[in-house]
Amino acid sequence: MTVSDGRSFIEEGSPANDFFVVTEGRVKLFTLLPDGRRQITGFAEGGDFLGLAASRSYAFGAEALGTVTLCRFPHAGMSRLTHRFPNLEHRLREEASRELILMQARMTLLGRKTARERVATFLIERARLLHGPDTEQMAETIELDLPMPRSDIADYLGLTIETVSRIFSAFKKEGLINIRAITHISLLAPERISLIAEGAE
Amino acid sequence: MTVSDGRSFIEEGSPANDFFVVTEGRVKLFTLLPDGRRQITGFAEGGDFLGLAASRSYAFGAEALGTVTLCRFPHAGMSRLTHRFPNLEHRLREEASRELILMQARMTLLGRKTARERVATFLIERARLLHGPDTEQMAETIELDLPMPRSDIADYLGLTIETVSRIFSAFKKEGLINIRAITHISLLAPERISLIAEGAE
DNA sequence: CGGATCTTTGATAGAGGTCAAGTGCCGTGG
DNA sequence: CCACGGCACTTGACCTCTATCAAAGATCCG
Repeated sequence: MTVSDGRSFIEEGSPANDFFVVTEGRVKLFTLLPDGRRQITGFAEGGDFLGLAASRSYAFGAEALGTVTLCRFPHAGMSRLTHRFPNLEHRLREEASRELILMQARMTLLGRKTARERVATFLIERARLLHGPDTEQMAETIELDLPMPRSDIADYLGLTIETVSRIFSAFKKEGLINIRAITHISLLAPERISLIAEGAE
Repeated sequence: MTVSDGRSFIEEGSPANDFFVVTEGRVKLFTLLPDGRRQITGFAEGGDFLGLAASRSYAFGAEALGTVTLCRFPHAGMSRLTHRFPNLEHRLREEASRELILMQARMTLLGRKTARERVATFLIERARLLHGPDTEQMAETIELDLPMPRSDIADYLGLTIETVSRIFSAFKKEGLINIRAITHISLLAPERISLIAEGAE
């Protein structure tokens, strides 16, 4: 299954019949308020599961960020699969657990961190996606590619586009980052950004 | 295992050896920032699972809200259990999924809702805990007991104590609720509160 | 009762949102 | 190859909501 840029393939509230695995590309997951306010609850990449939270209807919408390829599994067939591969059930639970831990951190970000801390956290999160969770290499410059527009970053961090933009500019002026292109940012002082992210500066 | 009021029984970051089920009473789960800012990520009640997000160390702290009794299961013994009761694994995943859905809603609350909307959402959430998710009975008055202090409500909603207090007062003045006692609130117009919660007013 | 703690209320300040121009980037077409 | 238009991003001015700081009640418990 292939979905092209900007195309929505899960409608929030629609009946949840399938379960997806992202094979190529990126996806944004979000929930909406009636007046259009949007919270992006996560970005999914190759290998990520989607629709784990199996209920009657989807609790979120999903939209392609660039071109995406997915595997679609009908829920109906899942019970047959888990029966055949008992380990699968365990694997799915692990995946759900991992997601739960991430969400707890994001709740702290949304509920308690300042705008600076949120943006710093976002940058570090992206850096770790590339170079693993190790703190090593944090001393050097890290090149980052942000495939999503500012509006997605804002909705992910619970901020406005303007605030995100202003903070990127501030970080640049402080010598923490370099903005090579709109989608390409260099972290010049990852260690210091990491400190800001934890609320220590 | 019994824990008395205010006692902490899971330390954030400590090695995650056990898995808990709340049998009696209530528990608050939270994460902390280095400077003491706190985000309460959820309240657990009788029947709820704790420590599902099984990783090396606990991603959250837990503290008793009143006296609590718990069952403690060492992780080590879990694999034996799930082997004996294959259904358990499925049950755990369902529980994790349910939690994931709740967390998505909370992320939207923390990232995108106003203070009024957050407090209204909290009240409706509590009401549903008593009377089920049905919208019926929403027409009448609902009596609520809030077992947690304002500081917990504030840290749950990503607000300050003062803001929570002011909004309770405002709701009272608007005839939406009645504050019988600090811990006892009557929802006089559940339907209208529900609308506020969704951002429709 | 009396003191500690929690909650409410008031006054003020500040972080981030809103509104409104720019600015830069990129694709299209002349 | 350059001009133009559109769109995303940035920047600025201003405002609002919520946090902060400070008392003044409530409530609880010895």
